[in-house]
Amino acid sequence: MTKPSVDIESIAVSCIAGRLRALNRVVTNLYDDALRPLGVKISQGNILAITAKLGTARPAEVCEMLQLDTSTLSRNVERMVANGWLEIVPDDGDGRSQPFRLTAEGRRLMEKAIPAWQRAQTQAKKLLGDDGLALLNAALKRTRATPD
Amino acid sequence: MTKPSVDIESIAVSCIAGRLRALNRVVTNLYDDALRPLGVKISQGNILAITAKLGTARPAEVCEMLQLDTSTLSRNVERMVANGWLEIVPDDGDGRSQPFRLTAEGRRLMEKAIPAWQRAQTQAKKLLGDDGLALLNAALKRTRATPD
DNA sequence: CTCTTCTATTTGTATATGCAAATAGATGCG
DNA sequence: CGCATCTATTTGCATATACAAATAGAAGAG
Repeated sequence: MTKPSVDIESIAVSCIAGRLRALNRVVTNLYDDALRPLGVKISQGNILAITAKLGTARPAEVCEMLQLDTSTLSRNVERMVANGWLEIVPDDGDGRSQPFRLTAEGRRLMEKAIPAWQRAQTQAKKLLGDDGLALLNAALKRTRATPD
Repeated sequence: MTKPSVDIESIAVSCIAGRLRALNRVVTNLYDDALRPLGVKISQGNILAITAKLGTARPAEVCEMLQLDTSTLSRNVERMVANGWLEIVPDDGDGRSQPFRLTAEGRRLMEKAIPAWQRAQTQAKKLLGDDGLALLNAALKRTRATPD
């Protein structure tokens, strides 16, 4: 009885979070290195990209897409507004929401960043492989399907 | 000519870093939620696990395994020593290195944490699938093989 | 209309993360 | 030995991240 559980020494190699987090650091650094000359990191780059796609972005919506805590987004947007890349949209009827959108400068930044982003993207693709990308998508889809 | 490059609106969905980082947040939260009653997060849990495996751990070695910046580890170890989970090993000949090991309390914490860790591990496995895990390993191996 | 409740966001606080620069000890050359 | 250099770690600084609590506005019951 009482299955031996797991033995402590084996966790270091078997922990999924440990490996995923390590890979995440590697890939994040790939993009951050490529983007450094532009003065932006991929964390904010992804917010810019979603904002570009949405036109007018509601915080809750962006958080859902990025699986990001609302308080985290709140601070990031704050910095990005300070940088002149985003602007709060006056009003949309609901006084609680603070929708935001790209400024002209924010859009210019994105356009300038595309070549660097593509270089990092190519490296990341090589690291993960086509099947890696497929799995990434599958896992994320499962994430959103998971009943809370 | 001049390939149309990428159009800005498409980056949000195609960026590998964006998706990997989102997945990383989901999985990290799975473990952090499970471990919360124990007062430890998976970030430190992984350091404990590697230390358990190594016995005496040199910072540089741990950083290599976790793909973690040395300054990040330095601060994390500092907090974990303060928590009583790790202790600096007196000396090993090289005065520059600060090897550390688990304290008895640190080992007790790990043992107590195993069931929670396993619950999170099971959820993560379901999210990634067996092929997801295989790909994760393959990508990480490639990481370390990459010529600097 | 007003009170309760619900929802969207921000604020307080703490950890995690990485770059650049500072330290400090080891190592090799003359 | 003494200096230049290399290596391991820490410190200074800024961003990223999340939980809990605070705000503030919307929405429904009566």
